[in-house]
Order: sequence, then C-alpha cells, then structure tokens
Amino acid sequence: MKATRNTTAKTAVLEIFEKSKTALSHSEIQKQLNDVCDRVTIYRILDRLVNDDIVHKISNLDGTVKYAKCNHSNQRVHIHNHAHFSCENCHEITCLENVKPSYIMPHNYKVKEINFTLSGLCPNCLNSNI
Amino acid sequence: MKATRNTTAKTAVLEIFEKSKTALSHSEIQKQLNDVCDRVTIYRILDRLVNDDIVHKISNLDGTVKYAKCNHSNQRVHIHNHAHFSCENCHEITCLENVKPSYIMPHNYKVKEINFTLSGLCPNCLNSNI
DNA sequence: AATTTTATCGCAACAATGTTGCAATTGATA
DNA sequence: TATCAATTGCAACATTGTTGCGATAAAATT
Ligand SMILES: [Zn+2]
Ligand SMILES: [Zn+2]
Ligand SMILES: [Zn+2]
Ligand SMILES: [Zn+2]
Repeated sequence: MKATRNTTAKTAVLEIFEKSKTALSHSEIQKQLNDVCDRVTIYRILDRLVNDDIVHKISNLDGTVKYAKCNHSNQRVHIHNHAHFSCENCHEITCLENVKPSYIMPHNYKVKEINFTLSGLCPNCLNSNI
Repeated sequence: MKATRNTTAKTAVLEIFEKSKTALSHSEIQKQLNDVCDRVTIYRILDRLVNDDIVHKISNLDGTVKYAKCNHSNQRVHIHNHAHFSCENCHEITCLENVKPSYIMPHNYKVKEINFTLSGLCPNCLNSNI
C-alpha cells in the first residue's frame, strides 16, 4: 500500500476529531477548519483516514453521513461492529462502543461490514423533556 | 392526520414496489416510471408512503438511500427492526425480515428506530465466485 | 542542504440528489 | 356536479460528492 503523508490539513482534521465527542459530517468539519483547505481536500482526507482505519464512516437513516475516530485501531481484525446512536432532536451521533448486536444470518451470505444505527432521544435531550 | 389520495403516480410507484424483490432507489423508480410524473413528485410520493408506513427507508453505508415495501403493516407497533443486506458487488439491497438483532442499550436512551444493514456478498454473487 | 519523487492540494467544472414556492390540476366527498 | 384541499409540474435552488490536471509540498535520497 502507498505511504500516507502527514499534511497540515490532515493534522488539522485529526485534531478536530480528537476534540469532538460526537461523530462529524463533512460540512461540520469544514466549518471548524476555517478555510485551512479546500472542500475537496476534506473529502480526500476523509477517504484516506477511512482507508487507513483511523476513522470510520457512519450513514444515518436520514441520509446524512458522518465520521468518527476509531478507538480500536490496534485490533487485528478491524471491524466496526458497535452501534451508533443518532438523536432525532439534537442530531448528534455518538459511538456506543459497548453496544454490539448479535444476530443469526442465513448461510450463503458473506458479511463483511455491518452498520447498526439506533435513533431516538439521547440522554441530554431526554432529560430536557422535549 | 391528513387524508392521503390515490393518484395515478402513487399507484404506479406502488406497482413497481410490488413487482420488485429488492429495495429501490429514487433513480431506479424514476427509470421504471417512464415519465409518468416529475422527479419531484417521486420524492413526495416516497415521503408519503414512508409516513403512511407502507414503505420503509433504508440508508446504506455507501450513502445511497433505498426504499422497500413493508410486509408487516398490520402490526400494532410498526417498527422496522429487521436487517437489510447490501451486496457490494451487484448493489442490490434486500430485506431480511427474519434477521433481527438483539442488543443491550444503556438506560437513559430512548430508542425509536433502528437501522441494521449488513454488507458483503449476496448468495448470487457469492456463487458467481467474484 | 539541495535534489528528486510523488502524494497531496487547489481550482474549476461537473454530476447526483434532494428541497422549496407557487400556480395549475385532480381525487374525494358532499 | 360543485367544492375543497391534496397533489402535481415546473423552475429555481441547495447540498453533497466526484473528476482532471497543473501546482505544491512532504519525505526519502543524494
Ligand atoms: Zn439529543
Ligand atoms: Zn463508531
Ligand atoms: Zn450481489
Ligand atoms: Zn426492510
């Protein structure tokens, strides 16, 4: 595989992920970046980070796509089988690293990736009594 | 709630769902409709069908969004907790009505919807030995 | 430290997908 | 058949993601 370079834009993106407790969309990252780089560059950085297993992609029921840092890059088999929670009120998406679905598949399917997203109200919004 | 009307466009869309064994994207529906109605109308019909619990929306890891007919519209509590399989080769998405994930949530989350999508190779493509 | 290599970037142009406002149409009901 | 509101078409727009290519800059080599 090709060597990946540590550019200023990539470093800036990683810092944003580091600071964030929730998953981020392309446009949220763009806002926080304050023109550090072009829109297109962000797409390419995200692609690279996903490829390098540094970040994982989360696609939500409403069609939005977000990204979050992986907290398990050390595992031998790198698979994102944890759940994600998407709050319908504040629209924040968080990784639930400890929630992993169990299920029984019919044979003759080969499963490579899973996407398990729950939506509803997060603890914050639930307390605010919407 | 407002009354929903049976228009020719809506009927045509429903017939397409009836004939299809897999989930359909907006553009796939548009192709099959052969200019029965405008692009925008299809979006609005899909919105209505989802609202009326006749069709459910499936969002895939690659960012595509598809729709499939519900086979359980009679249930009291209408929830789509079955899995979907998305083939990375033929890009078909099918409902696996019998595959339902079990999981343990932390309390203080209120879960209203779940989206459980598996991807990999479907039986067809697995046999074709890609 | 200068040179070389090539991954990355910026820009412009494009494609796909989804949304909104409003006047015209049409399904349902009386 | 007349009425009324749900639905439609159209045009215009917004957002999201992609591609090609010459310019730039990271990092390996000299
Ligand atoms: Zn919330
Ligand atoms: Zn996650
Ligand atoms: Zn397949
Ligand atoms: Zn389904």
